[in-house]
This record gives sequence, structure tokens and C-alpha cells, in this order.
Amino acid sequence: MTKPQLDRGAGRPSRRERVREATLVEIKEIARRHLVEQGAAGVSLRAIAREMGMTAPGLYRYVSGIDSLLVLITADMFGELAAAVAAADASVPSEDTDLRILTSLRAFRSWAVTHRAEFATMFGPRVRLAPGTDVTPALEAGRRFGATFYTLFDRLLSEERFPLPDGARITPELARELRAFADTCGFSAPHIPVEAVMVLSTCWVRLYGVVCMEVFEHMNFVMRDMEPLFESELQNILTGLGVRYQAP
Amino acid sequence: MTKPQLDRGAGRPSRRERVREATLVEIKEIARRHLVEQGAAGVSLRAIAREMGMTAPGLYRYVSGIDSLLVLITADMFGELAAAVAAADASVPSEDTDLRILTSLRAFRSWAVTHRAEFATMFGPRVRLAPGTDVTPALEAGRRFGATFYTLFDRLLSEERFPLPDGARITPELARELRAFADTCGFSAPHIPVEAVMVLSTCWVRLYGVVCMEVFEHMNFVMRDMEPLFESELQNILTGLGVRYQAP
DNA sequence: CGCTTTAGTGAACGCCGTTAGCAAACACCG
DNA sequence: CGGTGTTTGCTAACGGCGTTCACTAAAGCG
Repeated sequence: MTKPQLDRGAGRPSRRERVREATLVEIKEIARRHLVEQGAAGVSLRAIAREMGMTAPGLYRYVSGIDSLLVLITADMFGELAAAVAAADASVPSEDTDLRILTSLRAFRSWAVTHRAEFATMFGPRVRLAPGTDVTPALEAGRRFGATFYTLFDRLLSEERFPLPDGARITPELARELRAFADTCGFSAPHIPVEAVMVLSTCWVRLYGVVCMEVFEHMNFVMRDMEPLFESELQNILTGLGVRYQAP
Repeated sequence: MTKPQLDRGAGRPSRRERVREATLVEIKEIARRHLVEQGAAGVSLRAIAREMGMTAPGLYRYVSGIDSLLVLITADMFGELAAAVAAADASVPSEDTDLRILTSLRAFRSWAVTHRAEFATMFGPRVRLAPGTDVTPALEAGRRFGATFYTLFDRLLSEERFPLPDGARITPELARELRAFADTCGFSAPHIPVEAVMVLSTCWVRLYGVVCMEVFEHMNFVMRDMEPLFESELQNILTGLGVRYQAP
């Protein structure tokens, strides 16, 4: 019987760190399942602990409270959403920018409607978290998610697919905000024109609008299936961008 | 000293009914304040009762539980929003359809950003309510709110301000959903074309998108002031509808 | 005056988040 | 191996929550 060697020379995680990481993952998995099955209000440290065969205070060795746990899984979910979109994007030929965009946007909606509870906590109002909670991990993950689309848009931009709107119609205040947007997002292009950021914002707002409306079930009593409306909006948006649309 | 006559002949509310109604109003007022000050998670029967100088079980004489109380105040809030929009609409000359629309839409956003907590519970995901809760009162109120805009849109339509989109580009599925929309909403026009409903939906989606994004603070770390973007979107939308836009 | 309906209370149950103190398990060092 | 400090998870406890039930006191009404 050979005893396991403790060769964690180059920052290799020790056994303790590994099992610790594993239980943290388990905590997050259970929390996530409760979120999906019972909504954000149904996630509780006590219930998680119960299911793990331990008690609630024990969880505080892994998580500093329910709020920070929610922030943690929110960040994870942004990662998953980004991965889902990236996977869809990679599933089509990389030269076909049009199809890549179409596919990516559809993937966004698909993920949203198949992960309603997740989407609600990611993109809905912060209703569960106490005000003043540190949400930077989630924000960071959200930023990384956004980058997925920025690169695609960047490519579209460099291919000069669509005419930029008249810069004169952009008020100084709007220009300032758009510039702040571009700077914070870290566009790859060093000097992207505000007009382009404007177009991107508009498109994103429209997309966000349809998907939120569908996931939050706001037209539920008036429209059974929202996919046709999404496809229609998608077509409008893409056409405006000079991108080829094709029915699903 | 004349004793109060009990002349509640024609369904006039008795004294008991009046005071009962008054305490219900008080309950809703306090709940509302707690909602504003501490978010949806901060509304609790016990806290309300404490503030009223009574105990939580007593509230069950007026409200069948916390969920139904939330539904009640949600319905009230839809009423207030509709009233705010209607007031703004009535504050400009009634012949000037363009200005009426512009003013009404701005009023919608204004109300939303000055009543963030309310807007979040009205238009955000149902996160607090247990699944299966009866939300029909809120839905009804929401429907009435929508009617505010339908009439304005109807007027726009009859003035033939904008060209209807090509009906051939509306898929059968979308047409079905749009027709359901038109039917359920009870448009005044008996036979409104699906193309028109299509335009209305698109506009509403875009409006909903900007406002949600602003209220839910989703671009907070990237854009300080969202009003310029809203105004820009508003201009786009109205221009597309053939409605005169003017800066605020 | 009595009788009925209503408003409100207190106690209790079972949930929740969170803190503090404590005991066992573990990793490590001489 | 034994000793030592760290990590882990426990129990107990506090206060808050929604909700139910049995009960009292008041109000209304004849």
C-alpha cells in the first residue's frame, strides 16, 4: 500500500483543498437545483444543508451567507450562458459571420427559455439580495458574457455590413454615455465610433426586450407562444444590420 | 345629539364596511412603503402588523396571506401607473396625437424610474410569489393599463400615419399569435389587421426593453444615465410610426 | 336586554439566516 | 510515534417570518 505523495510543489491543490472545492461545488449544485425547482425564494441554506446531510451553520465554512451564495451561482450561470452561446457559435463555419450571429442570438434565447429561473436572477431585478450586497463577481461574469457578442459585432463592423447612423442625431449626452459604454467594455477595436456603439445598444435593447418579455411571462395571457415574435424581431434586427436572416 | 341613521338602502356601505375598507387601505399603504424602502423581500405581514399596533394573525381578517397582499398592491400599482400615464396624456391638447403619444411614453418611463420597486414587481419575474398563486387581479389591472396605449395606437392607426409592413413576411404562426393578442386585448377596432398588431408589438417590446434595462440597472456599471438612450430609442420608435418627435 | 357576527389576541408550529462556543478530524512537525 | 495547530462541522440559541387554531372582547342588531 503506497501512501499518497504530497507533491503539491507547483501550487498543486492539496487533498484538503480538493475536497473543500468539491463540497463547495456540491453546495452550488444543490442551490442551483432548488433555484430551478422552486424559484429564487426557494433557495435556503438550511434546505441545502439538510439535503447534504449536514447543518446550516456548517455551510458558513464555505459561503459567507445566503446572499453571497446567490451571487456565486449567478456568476456561474453567466459562465454557462456564455459557454452555451460560444458553443452554438462554434457549431457553424467560422467564416460565415451571418450564420454565426444568427445562431448565437438564437442560442441566447434558447438558453433563456430553457433556464427561466436562472435568467430571471441574472437579468431581472435584484429582489432577493439585500441592498448593498457585493455583486462584483456576478458583474464580472456578466461583462465576460457580453464580450461574446462584442467580438461578433466587431467583426460585423469591420466588414462594414451596415451604414452607421447619422452622428449628428446623437445628442452630446448620449455620445458621452455610449463612449463610457465602449470604454468599460474593452472593445478590441481601439477607436470604435459612437455611432457603432449606438447601433449595438439599440440591438441589444430590442433583444433583451423580447427575451425578458417571454421569460417573465408578461404576455402570457395574451400570447401563448412567443417564439414567432422573437423570430420576427430577430429578422428585423439582423436585416437592419445587413445580416442575412434565415428561418429556423 | 342625532344618532347616525342607518340609511344604507341603496347598497350604501355600513359603518363596519367603511372602517374595514379603511384598515385594508392602511395595510396596503404600509406594505407599499415597505416595498419601496426595502424591496419586495422586505414586505412582511408581521412588520406591517407591528407598525399598525396589532398582531400578524389579525391581518388575516383582511388579507388571505402575504401572497395575495402582494397581488393586491400589484393591481393597485397598475392602476396608479395607468392613472399617471392618463394624466400626462390629458395634460396636452387632445387633438395633437403626436404630442400625446410622446408624452404618454415619457410618462411611462418617468413613472418606472421613480417607482423602481413597484415596476420591478409589476414587470419583473414573479420571484416572491409561490408558484400557483392566483394573480388574476394583477393581470386584470395590467390589461386595463395596456388599454391606455391601445386607444392611442388605434387613433394613430386610423390616421394612417405609418405604412403597414408587408403581410407576406408574417409567418402563419406569428399571425396566429398576433390575432390572439388583438382578440384578448379587446381593441376598439373590430377588425384590426395583424400587420398593425405586429407593429404595436414591436414598439412595445422595444419600449419595454429600454425601461427594464434602466430600472433593473443592468447597464449600471457601463452607463451612468440611461435617459439619453431612452430618448434615442423613443425617437427611433416614433419616427418609425410616423409620429413627430421633439426633444424633452 | 340577549344573540350573532366580527375583530383581534396569544400560543404554537415549522420554516428561515446567522452567531458563538465547542469537539472531533485532520495535516503537519519533530 | 506523539504533540500541535488548523479545519470542519456540530449544538444551542436568537430573532424574524407565514400561518393555523382556539379564544375573548367588542360591535351590530333585533
